[in-house]
Amino acid sequence: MATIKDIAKAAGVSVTTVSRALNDYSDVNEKTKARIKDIATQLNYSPNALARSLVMSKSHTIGLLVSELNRSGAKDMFTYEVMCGINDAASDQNYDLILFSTNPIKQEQKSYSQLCRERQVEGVIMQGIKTDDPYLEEVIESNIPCVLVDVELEGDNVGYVSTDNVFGAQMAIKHLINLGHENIAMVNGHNQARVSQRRFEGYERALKEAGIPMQEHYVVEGDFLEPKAETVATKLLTEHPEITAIFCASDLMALGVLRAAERVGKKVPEDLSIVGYDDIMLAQYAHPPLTTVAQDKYQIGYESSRLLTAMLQQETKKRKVILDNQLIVRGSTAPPKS
Amino acid sequence: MATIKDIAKAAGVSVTTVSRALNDYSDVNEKTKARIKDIATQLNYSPNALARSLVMSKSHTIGLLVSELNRSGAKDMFTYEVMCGINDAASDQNYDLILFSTNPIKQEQKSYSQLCRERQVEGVIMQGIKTDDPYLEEVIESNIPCVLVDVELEGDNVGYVSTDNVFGAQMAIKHLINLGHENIAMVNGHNQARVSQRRFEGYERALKEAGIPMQEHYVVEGDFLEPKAETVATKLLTEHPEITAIFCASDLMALGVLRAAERVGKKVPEDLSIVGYDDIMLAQYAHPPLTTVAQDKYQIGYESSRLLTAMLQQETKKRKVILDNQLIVRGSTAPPKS
DNA sequence: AACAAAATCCGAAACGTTTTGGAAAAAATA
DNA sequence: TATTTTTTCCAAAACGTTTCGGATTTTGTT
Repeated sequence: MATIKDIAKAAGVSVTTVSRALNDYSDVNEKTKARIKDIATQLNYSPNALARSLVMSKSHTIGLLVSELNRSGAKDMFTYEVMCGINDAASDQNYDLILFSTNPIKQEQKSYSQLCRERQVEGVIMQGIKTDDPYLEEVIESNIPCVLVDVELEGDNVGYVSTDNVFGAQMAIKHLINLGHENIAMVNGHNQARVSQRRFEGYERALKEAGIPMQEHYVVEGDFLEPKAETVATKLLTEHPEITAIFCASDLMALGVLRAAERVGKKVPEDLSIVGYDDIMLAQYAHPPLTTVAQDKYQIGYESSRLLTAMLQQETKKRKVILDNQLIVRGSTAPPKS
Repeated sequence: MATIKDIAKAAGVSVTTVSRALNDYSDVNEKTKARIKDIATQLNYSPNALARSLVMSKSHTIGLLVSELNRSGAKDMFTYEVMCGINDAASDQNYDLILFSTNPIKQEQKSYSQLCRERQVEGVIMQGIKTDDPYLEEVIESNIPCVLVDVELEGDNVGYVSTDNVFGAQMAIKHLINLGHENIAMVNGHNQARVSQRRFEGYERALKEAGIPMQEHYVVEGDFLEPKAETVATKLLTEHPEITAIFCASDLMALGVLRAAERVGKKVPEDLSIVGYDDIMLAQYAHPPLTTVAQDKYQIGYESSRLLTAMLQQETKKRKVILDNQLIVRGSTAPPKS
């Protein structure tokens, strides 16, 4: 509860001097500086960040806006791991994180910029936001620096970090081709998702590069759902028994495909190779463990924070960061039976 | 950027009146009140929470202190789900959450109370803190209200919420006994963990109630680690082939035991029943899916927030909340072969 | 010793709000 | 009409800090 005034009184100097002493300004005598610091620790002083922020109009706080921070996000660890990365990078840069969680009801009550200005955040990181979220429009209009996670949107004050989904899909397909597969199908998410479009792009490109003609009917949509994927994959495998490999736009769907294979009596990986995407926890515990494309979620978060703080300090013109991802080969892929 | 002053100027009244109008005080004319509010929305005004907190010395902020918020926590969803609950309850009560993540290095630099006072948090929720954490001592001394998650510590300003580990273990054992098991072993965590002590207590008690004598050598420690559990369980099962059921203090260890069973050639659940604890995501995807004791992590978080806000508003003398947990019966338990 | 330069300090304003203790105006009562 | 009550407003202080501009003291130079 000791304030700068108390210290000033105890030291017999002005508050100005105390402030400047504690902040290591050069225009205060080393002796008195030491004395003041002594007294400060004696009085167990700690500065009031509110007061400081108020006068400096810098809160050193960044808002972490997570849409629908809730249990449903628990299926994979995406949100959590990204948060860890954000948190680490932010605290490295001495920024504090304040958690905004929104949902449709709250969004009606309070606009994005209101939210930000009230708490005087210097910048925002948005996560889990859908492309049609009303807040997204405000972000571009607003003059508060913002970094989006996995939403491709650029502007003067807004950047994003994402992974290279085209490249990731390409790696997956190349892996299958290298194993000797030629009849490679894809269970995609749905066309509204940017990642689906990108991953399909990679699928297409890898086939083309290998000189394998793409079969339209080899590509089906599983809506990112496990049961839906099982259904469509079953159909796919019965109608096109020549298929020896399936690339899935998510691990969850890959698990569904795994079950589909079981249903149509195909052994994985002997009769059918499966590649997933995401590397969720379950992937390594599946039977057989899933070959998959992993994105470093922690790093996504970390880089988001870094990008934002760089923007805040105006030390970069960069507005987007695309991270690599990595193919993790496990037991669900093998050469096709010749 | 509009302040209360701007509104005052535009409305031709004093800042006092504006403040009182916006806060719906009764001593301002309804007409002028309406006019002021109009102008406020026109100027796109939003109050500066910093300034308000400063003068009211109420920040309406609670600190969420998560020890080692990092990827390793990703194995189960505990931390994340608890956070979701905390967040929901806090925002229900109009408290904002500010994220403190600590690690040993940071703790040396800044004491617990410094951390709190700097940011002027009204209260703190601590999660993932170990019983020997240096911050824990400060918590009791400090006068800042604090709620611990899963750490049994009570005081004037400190409470905790946890689940009934004794009861949970009891349920698990009773379930096994009801199935007809008598030779029931336990793979515990380690004795430094409070939950281990409690769960052992439940194990002991349930056996006693059923009149089954406890065998000392049936209880081994797996340190909460999957490989360690596998090792000790393998030894256990070979030395005591009469064992028909194993209760594990965590799902992760149960997975290890599952592998141990495979190694010694016992089929689960025909030859060996296994019960885990936690209900992590993997539990339902294991082969066979694990019977386990689930704790409602979300609710733990939610109740933590509730307890803290109640303490802050001094509307309760309660300092601890013990939540129920639930036995989830899946495929890893069955009657023993007679 | 006289002056300039450097070192050290401080008063006061500012940040945006709330709140206290009235004052002025309007309405009610005598 | 004179007095009291109610309504409506406001000036100023306060919260804890930083910073601007200048004042005072010390040191250095000649």
